[in-house]
Amino acid sequence: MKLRFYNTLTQKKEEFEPIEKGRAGMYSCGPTVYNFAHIGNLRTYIFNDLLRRVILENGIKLDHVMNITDVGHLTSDADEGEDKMLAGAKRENKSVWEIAKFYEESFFNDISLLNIQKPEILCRATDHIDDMINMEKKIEDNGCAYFAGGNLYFDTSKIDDYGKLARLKVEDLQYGARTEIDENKRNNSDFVLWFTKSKFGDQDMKWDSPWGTGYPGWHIECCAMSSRYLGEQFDIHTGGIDHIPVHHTNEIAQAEAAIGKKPWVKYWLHGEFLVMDKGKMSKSSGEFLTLKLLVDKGYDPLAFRFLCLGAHYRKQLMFSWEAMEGASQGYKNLKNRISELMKNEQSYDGDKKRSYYLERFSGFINDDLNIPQALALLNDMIKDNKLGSKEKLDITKHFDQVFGLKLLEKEETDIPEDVLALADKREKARGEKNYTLSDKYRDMIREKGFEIRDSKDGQTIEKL
RNA sequence: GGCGGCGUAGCCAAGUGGUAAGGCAGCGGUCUGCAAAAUCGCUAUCAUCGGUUCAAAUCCGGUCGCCGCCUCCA
Repeated sequence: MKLRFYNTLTQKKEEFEPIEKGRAGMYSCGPTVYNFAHIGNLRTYIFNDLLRRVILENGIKLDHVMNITDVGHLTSDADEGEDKMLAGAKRENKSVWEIAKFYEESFFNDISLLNIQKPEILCRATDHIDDMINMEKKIEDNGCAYFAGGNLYFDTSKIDDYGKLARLKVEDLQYGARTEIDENKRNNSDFVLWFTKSKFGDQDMKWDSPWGTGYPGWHIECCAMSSRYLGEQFDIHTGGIDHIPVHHTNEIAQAEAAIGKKPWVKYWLHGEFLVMDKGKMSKSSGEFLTLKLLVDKGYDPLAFRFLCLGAHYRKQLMFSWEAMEGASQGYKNLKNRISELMKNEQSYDGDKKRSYYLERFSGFINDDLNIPQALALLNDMIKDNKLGSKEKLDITKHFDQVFGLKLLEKEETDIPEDVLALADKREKARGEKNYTLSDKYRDMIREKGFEIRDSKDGQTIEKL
């Protein structure tokens, strides 16, 4: 099955044909490190990770770049609102640089817990200010920028297909619906390339530029960094669905204005939101769920990954504690079944089922990442009595290179001495058929968070 | 106002023209001293109305409800 993706740009599923055969260049919009990532953000990074793994599964070499946005960005172009980094710094009484470092580390910790592979290249915006300035110079040279009110703006009227990604009809947009309108703009859809006029005079993060001391607009960093690491034109750009109308629209406008070629990026893939019953999760509205909270409630981070794998990346996923509990149980059960297979490895495959499952799997994942169906296939495969446990484990291992659920890993949990002692007593009592006593010990063990499971070969102790 | 999308069992969800995947929960059986774990089996006509078609959850139109975006957002 050929690899196909849904391309936001064409609104169709398309066969993936990289610019260079056998090699893909991919850029993913990363986090702004001014606060913890919430589980909605993390869903998008899980989507990126699945995309990575599916590309690699197809034997394609991958250059994956992700940015870390550590430059403060205002909530609007009109010098209104707060600088997010600065707000974070004030909130925690730290410097903006400390804030960036702290939340960057927190982000890396989260993605590691979720078994998200690190991109080949991770790059910080503040390390690439020169690249941004250079690209902005090109945009200015190509006549697509103007200077007004102390800021350098991008002139969207110079782009005949502005808004093509989101199919924006510029005249129908309601500007100023939620933010102040910037009087310096020639067109409502114009945006800032470089700020010099900021109401934050004591700003730590500022750099010299041909337009004066200041800092870059938001959209330019992705263009500049992707261009540095992947070349002027490349294959795939990903991000959350919210980036389509503004961030990615403006990236395309800038990049194509700077390089003078189209298309800048061939395939655009966007991950849908994780939503709560009251709508999406948002950092600015205060309340949001972090991975740490899930862990504190006793959930395995990979159970959250499992939850995300159960829904297609282009569909909203409804998060609730009930759904989380279901995913947690489902993940535990799945691992239990697999560890059961490991106890008794038998090899047989009468009906060539192995190749059947591998083909079906590749069909699902290559069809625009249909991970939910691939996961259903795994369940079917494990239950298939035409296949030996050895084959099942083999296939599971193969599938798990894409799922990333650590299905074959058994976590080593140390069983405390007192639990071991109780287990011995329980086994002894049970041997003597003193079931009242042995059940009492079993209850005591359960209260300590461990569970006794009996089998032909005697009892085992599992952590609850 | 414009744009994008959704409504499938108690819950999370796949399926987008050929007669409803999978998981969780629940119920019943096997196993077990009893449990647990494992295992087998059972449980929906797809918001609603109308149309197209031999055939629709899937296509078209209406209605109701919901969500996202329109310069902070994953």
